[in-house]
Amino acid sequence: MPVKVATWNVNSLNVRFPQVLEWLAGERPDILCLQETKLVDARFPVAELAAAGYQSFYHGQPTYNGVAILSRRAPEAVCCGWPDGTDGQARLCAASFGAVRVVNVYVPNGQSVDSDKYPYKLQWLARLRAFVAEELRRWPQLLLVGDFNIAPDARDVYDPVAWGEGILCSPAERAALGHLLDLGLHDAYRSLHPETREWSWWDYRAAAFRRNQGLRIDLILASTPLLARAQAVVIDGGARAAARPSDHAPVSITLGDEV
DNA sequence: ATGGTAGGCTCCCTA
Repeated sequence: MPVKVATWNVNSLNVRFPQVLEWLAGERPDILCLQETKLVDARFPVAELAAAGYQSFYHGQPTYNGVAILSRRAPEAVCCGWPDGTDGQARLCAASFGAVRVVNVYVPNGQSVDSDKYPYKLQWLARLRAFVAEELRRWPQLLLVGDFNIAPDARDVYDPVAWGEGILCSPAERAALGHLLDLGLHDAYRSLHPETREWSWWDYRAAAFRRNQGLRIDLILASTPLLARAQAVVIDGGARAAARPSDHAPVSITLGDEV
């Protein structure tokens, strides 16, 4: 049976919960990774998701950030945050489903290249690389998914000249993404669609969605054995057109059976 | 004209 894995920055699971339930019912993914749940763990809607057929693994905090993995089957070998527990921001969690490892990230936005949040973003990406290198050692079949807050290259930006080398597009961020890919990961959407220009995020401001001014910053990075199984990678822009939408669209990958 | 909107332990901060 093919396996469908999705990622979605929901910008508050509390507000977006009806849309998440509707999307799960319509798309029926095996696994859905969420970012920006903005929920403390005590308020995670475990029972409602169980009624919809999904188990919940979640790592939240008040007000900001928050990641979760919803899955039809039980997650194994779960972990959240850095192994040494030093980062106070809830941006990372991982779980295994048989041989497939799923690492879910909400990469810091960085705000602007001259913000103090920018070096924090670069440092966070360097730590992520070290973490994923260890994960790959144990689980060669790995998906690194989430909101990367990095547009990989000019094809992923509606107006690459206007965005220039600003936040989400700066050379250091793109180099950090390149260092992740150097571990043996592949941008699954771009591997299957070499030239297509599609976006996964549109700013709430300036009527960006109506004008289709977006960036592709929500990514699924697949290790080589999983890329070989990739049958489809879909960005569901329809979800962004819904009433009271998240500013991000869900992205999903369908993996065929192992040969 | 450096704008605009959305969310949250909301009167500021993050995105």
